[in-house]
Amino acid sequence: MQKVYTLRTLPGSKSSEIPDWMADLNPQQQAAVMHSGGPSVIIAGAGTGKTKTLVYRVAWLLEKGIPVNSILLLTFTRKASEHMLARVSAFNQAGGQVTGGTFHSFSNLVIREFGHHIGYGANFTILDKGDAQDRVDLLRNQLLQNLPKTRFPKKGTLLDIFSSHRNTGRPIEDIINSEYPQFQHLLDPIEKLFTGYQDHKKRYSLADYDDLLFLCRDLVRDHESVRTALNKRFKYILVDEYQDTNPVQAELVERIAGPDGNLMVVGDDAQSIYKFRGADFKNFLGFPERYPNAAVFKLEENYRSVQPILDVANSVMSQAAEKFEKTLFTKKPEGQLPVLITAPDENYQNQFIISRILDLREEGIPLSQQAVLFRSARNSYSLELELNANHIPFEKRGGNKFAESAHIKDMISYLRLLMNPKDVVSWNRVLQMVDGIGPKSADDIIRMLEESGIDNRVSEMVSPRYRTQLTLLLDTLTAWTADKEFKAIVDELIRFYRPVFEKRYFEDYPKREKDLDAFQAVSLKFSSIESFLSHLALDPVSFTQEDTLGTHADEAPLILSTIHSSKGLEWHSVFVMDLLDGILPSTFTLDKTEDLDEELRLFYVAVTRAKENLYLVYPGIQFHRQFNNYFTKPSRFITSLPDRLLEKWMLSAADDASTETKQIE
DNA sequence: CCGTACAATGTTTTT
DNA sequence: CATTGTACGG
Repeated sequence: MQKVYTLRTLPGSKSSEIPDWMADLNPQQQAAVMHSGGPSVIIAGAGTGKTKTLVYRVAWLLEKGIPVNSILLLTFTRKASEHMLARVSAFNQAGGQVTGGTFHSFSNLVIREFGHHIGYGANFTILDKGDAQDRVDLLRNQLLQNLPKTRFPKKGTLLDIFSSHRNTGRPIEDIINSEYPQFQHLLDPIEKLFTGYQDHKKRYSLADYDDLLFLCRDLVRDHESVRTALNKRFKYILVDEYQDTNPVQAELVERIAGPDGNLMVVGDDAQSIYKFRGADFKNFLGFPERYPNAAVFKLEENYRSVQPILDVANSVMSQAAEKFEKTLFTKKPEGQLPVLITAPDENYQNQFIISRILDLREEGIPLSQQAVLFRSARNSYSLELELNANHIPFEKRGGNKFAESAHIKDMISYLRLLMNPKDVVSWNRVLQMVDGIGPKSADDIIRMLEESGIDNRVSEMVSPRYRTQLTLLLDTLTAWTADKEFKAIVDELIRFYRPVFEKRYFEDYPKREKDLDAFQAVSLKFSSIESFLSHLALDPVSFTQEDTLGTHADEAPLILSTIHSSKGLEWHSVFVMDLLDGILPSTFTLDKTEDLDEELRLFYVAVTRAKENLYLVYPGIQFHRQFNNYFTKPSRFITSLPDRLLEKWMLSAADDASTETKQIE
């Protein structure tokens, strides 16, 4: 059954004098920009100038004489944050100094400053997903020696359970019963492991992504001095993509703003796609209930897409079981009908996308104004191979992060030890890189080091097989600790690591080699280990982009992206690929209406990224390993669209786009 | 106990 | 397909 809600819009503050530079805003945008103070919410559909409104808002505050350092601009993803800050500073020079970033990076700074109240020094270590998994694995082996490994959930699964528990507040038992019933009998050890993991992080000054938010929330909630300090510091708080904040993030900003604070939140319930992280789009629309005096602004005029694309978007959303009433419209009525392409198989799908992209480039649409979007990072693997074969430069967003690759983690481990010599997992990694040291010896050595710190006397108590090498390692680390010059340390680190690297990744080290240079290149931008490591954990995208890929490319690259990572961005032409039932919507969501709705919103996000051209593509058949069968059905989200909204192209096996494929076979 | 070679296994999305 | 578990020789 469909549930449709309507929302009442309260008038914002009226102002008679509208500055000239705001002439290109519509009345609703102007009202939001010039909102006098107190809580407010902007409900902004896709492409309705949400970012622009926020940027102008900052400019307006500055013009009114609000000090730039009392403005806080929070976003949910790194890309959105970069994008927004760049626009703010392009608009107003002083705007570059606005405090801004993701919730996680902001929390990081707060904890570094005030963490001593809760036992976190300024030099605590941030754990990315892989690090956190290593910790859980280590503890699993320590705490649960009597349990058979094979029947026990893997580290990744464990961490997912923990994270879900913390972000949604659901008890671990509930999560296991509903999503992992095969582990029901292991509830006790899993809960024990969770407690062990929490203790471990506290003891060794570690914080995973969830901790950043929780620790910061705790500081603001439980320590009046911290709360007061932040209340005084940030007088105007703006939050973008608010529909994706989870309860902890919401509590955090609301506490910093205070009950009557100037908190402005912006979002779009239709683009809520982070339920798995505890976000609920209904919280966003509940904002006016929590703040009865909040002003509500609603933006519905779309400036991005041509009407035929919006027709598809509106029709997509109309399929949602639960939604708020909203219809996007535009004054850009002209435009191509979006195209639905049925390709015989995956190869034809790739060939079609590539030849179409090249055609568009011929017509004058640069590669960087085109994007290929997909549900999950792996959907694009085969397309990436083809793009390489055709020498088309591309940048991929989403999926594996540069800083998560094994060889980069190796180098990070050395640096971590310099910052935090008690870091057991980094010791574990670093020690096992010494020839002849395996899990057991590493464990023994760590026990000894826990008492003595980095001290080469330890080597004397150790097997002669690796004594020399261990001494060298410990001496080197000691020397680096003494040496304050960060740049020199990185230099030496690379020299020290290279032989290990070549042996450890003998199979494919030439391919990984350029990453070592990239690592060094990026490190040059930082003056301390701490800031470098925080950056790597919280901001890995710019890393890949600038330094691994196209610094030397003569053409701005095509964008490949997961739909999740594409939110907030726009391109002239957009391809959405692999639109099959089982991929989008994913098989994991088919039996729950709520989850299915979220997949639908995901499709909506994909569609609304396009300005002029939209191509919806699916292969007629695709092999799926896990289920050992074929997906053959196009996504239910496209088959349910009215015919008149789409042009339909059938690629047949005879089409010339496929000649290359045929030759390979 | 370490390192390697091979088989098995299970795969969303992000900070 | 990449990670994780197992078997075996040094």
